[in-house]
Amino acid sequence: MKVTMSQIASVVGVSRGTVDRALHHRSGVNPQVADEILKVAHELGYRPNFSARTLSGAHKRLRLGYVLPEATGFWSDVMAGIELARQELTDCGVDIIVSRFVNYTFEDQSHCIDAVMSKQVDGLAVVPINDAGIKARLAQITAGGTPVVLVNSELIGIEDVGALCYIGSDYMFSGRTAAGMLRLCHHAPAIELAVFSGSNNMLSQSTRITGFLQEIDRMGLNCHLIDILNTARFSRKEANPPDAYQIARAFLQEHPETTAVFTAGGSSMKVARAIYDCGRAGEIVHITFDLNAGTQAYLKNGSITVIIGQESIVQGYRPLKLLFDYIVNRIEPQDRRIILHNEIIIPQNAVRPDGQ
Amino acid sequence: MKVTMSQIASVVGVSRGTVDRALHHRSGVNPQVADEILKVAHELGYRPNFSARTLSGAHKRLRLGYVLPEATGFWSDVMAGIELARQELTDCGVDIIVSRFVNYTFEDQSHCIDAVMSKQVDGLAVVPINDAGIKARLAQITAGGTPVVLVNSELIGIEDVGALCYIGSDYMFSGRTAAGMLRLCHHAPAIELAVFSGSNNMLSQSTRITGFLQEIDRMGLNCHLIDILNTARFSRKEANPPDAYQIARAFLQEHPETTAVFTAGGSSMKVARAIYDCGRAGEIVHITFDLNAGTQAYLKNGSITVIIGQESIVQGYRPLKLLFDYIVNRIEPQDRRIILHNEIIIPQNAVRPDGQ
DNA sequence: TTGAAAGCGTTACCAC
DNA sequence: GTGGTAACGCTTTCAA
Repeated sequence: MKVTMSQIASVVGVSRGTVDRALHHRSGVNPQVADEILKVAHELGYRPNFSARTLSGAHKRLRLGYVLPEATGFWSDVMAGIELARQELTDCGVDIIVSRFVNYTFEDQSHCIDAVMSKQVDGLAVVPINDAGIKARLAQITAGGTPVVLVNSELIGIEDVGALCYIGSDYMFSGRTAAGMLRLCHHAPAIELAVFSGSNNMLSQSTRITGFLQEIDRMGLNCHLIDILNTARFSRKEANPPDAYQIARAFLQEHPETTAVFTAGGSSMKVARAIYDCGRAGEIVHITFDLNAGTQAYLKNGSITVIIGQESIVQGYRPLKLLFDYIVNRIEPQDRRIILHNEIIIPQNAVRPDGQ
Repeated sequence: MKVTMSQIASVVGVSRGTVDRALHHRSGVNPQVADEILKVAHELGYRPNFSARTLSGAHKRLRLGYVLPEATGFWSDVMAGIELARQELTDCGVDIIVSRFVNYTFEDQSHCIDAVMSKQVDGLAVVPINDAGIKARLAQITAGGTPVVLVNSELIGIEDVGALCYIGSDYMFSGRTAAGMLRLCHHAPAIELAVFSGSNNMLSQSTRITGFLQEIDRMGLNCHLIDILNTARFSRKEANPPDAYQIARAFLQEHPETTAVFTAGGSSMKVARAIYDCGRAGEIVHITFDLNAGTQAYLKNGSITVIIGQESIVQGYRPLKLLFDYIVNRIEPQDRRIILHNEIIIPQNAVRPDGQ
């Protein structure tokens, strides 16, 4: 049933060492013999035993790095996934080194990447910011033979840096899903829509908005877009810029005709609070992203109608597990783009990772 | 860092064999020594290496059984999960024996259980029907030392049969989630509701209905329940009973005031077709369960508004993986009731396991 | 009651 | 280029 390297060795008439070298396409094997071994392995349907591999490599300490934002909320759940991976992989001799950046700047992120790389990691997971310097740095790392997994944000393309794969949302589909929910949830025939977006991860948010508006158009909804407000647009101009709450509140007071709000990211809790404080909770259809203790509370009080989730825990766990499998077990990722589900969350099915 | 049995052995001053026996609470160890070993293991923070265990036991062939319904649709996806587990576990020396029953009767199911048990399985996953005889049989199996996992249906309680755990939906929450979606999706203030349920798995469906109606009540919706129709209620009385399609179609023609339909299970596709054929697709809010190729098509054409999913693949994969971990790695289930998510599925986020 | 040893499948290293 | 051998951590069997 199960074919081992020894069996292949005895069939071909060589030693296990030779089979091992041939199977891994390592040098120092007679090409003829190598071909024969590969052929026999294929015919016999050889499948490596991962337990044995893991055990065999147990004495070598493998290091994996993960670079992600410092912020809480969504990223805390990602951290929970990282801890899950740590718990599972630590017994296999894996060290996980986490480094978190505060600002979405080249300086901050490259500092984190350097900190992790200086620990000689064998694989790297990173939530990349959209910066040419970062792109170059990651390309250099992959070129140096260290596999890189991009997480959460496709601001930097897989091909650009030779990354192993991307794991995260397809933000176009996130936006479309949000639009689908808007159609279902909006009772009046005519929609008066406001869109809010924040400062971080701009491209992912703008992609969500694109998907959202495209789908509204495709469905032929009777929708009037009042405005798209960037809740961080003033931050670099004024000394004491209004925050998302103030912007949202001012907008809602100025536009009482608003019936729908789409918060593409950033400050959904502040927008929700503004809706609540304007007494429009439960009236305005408010669709936003990422379940956490804060957004859950607003979901319950009606100032958020629907949350679209993106499997936060998985975003922490999967990249590390995938890197481990790739390095130790030589398992290629199933896909270069591993797209996570868009979870639709309403009060009745909201279950937080930490158990409600 | 990582503590091994050898280390414990050398600390206590005994051999690995003794440590092994003590750690597994096996007989033949001086109680004093055993205590000492357990104490040291705890102090050192010993954690067994699962790769080593799996490898060590590789020569023993482990057999796991899975008894589930023959029907297609939902159960095909469960089968896909079983195949996934087979693929992963087959290299660890695990044989998976599947047996599927056609009718939800004691005869059929016990026949399947017997077929599986006659193969000397070391663990059993079963989708139990609600029958005292089955309950007794399962109790007998667990009493005989074979761990049993109940899947999908809590018709038989965990405690009743001493099962390891239950894996599946909490149908009360499924119903509540459906109600939450009804509230969001229903545009007119007054709801004229029809509820359909099928013949299989009656209790899970009636639980969904209970949760659904309870939540409607709790939310204070203005909802009039026209009728609860059992699409199989005539099947034993008449020679040529009307099927779900005919029942639903007749009902909708008789009750054009219907604005919402809740199909708790069984024949959602037939009900959807009736809605479509009555020209009410897109008008009637139709909420039902379980995504598959058929229901997905109706979701797209508007005769189903929302589908509530229950992680079908996981229901196939997880019980087998859990049994393996329990038997080989002695990992206790994290919980005696492993409740899966209620996935809310609309056209925009519908992704089928087999890749859309 | 305990110890010693073989074995699981793979990898890595060192002779030849 | 190749074969032999030790090692990974655990389980099980056989002696003592």
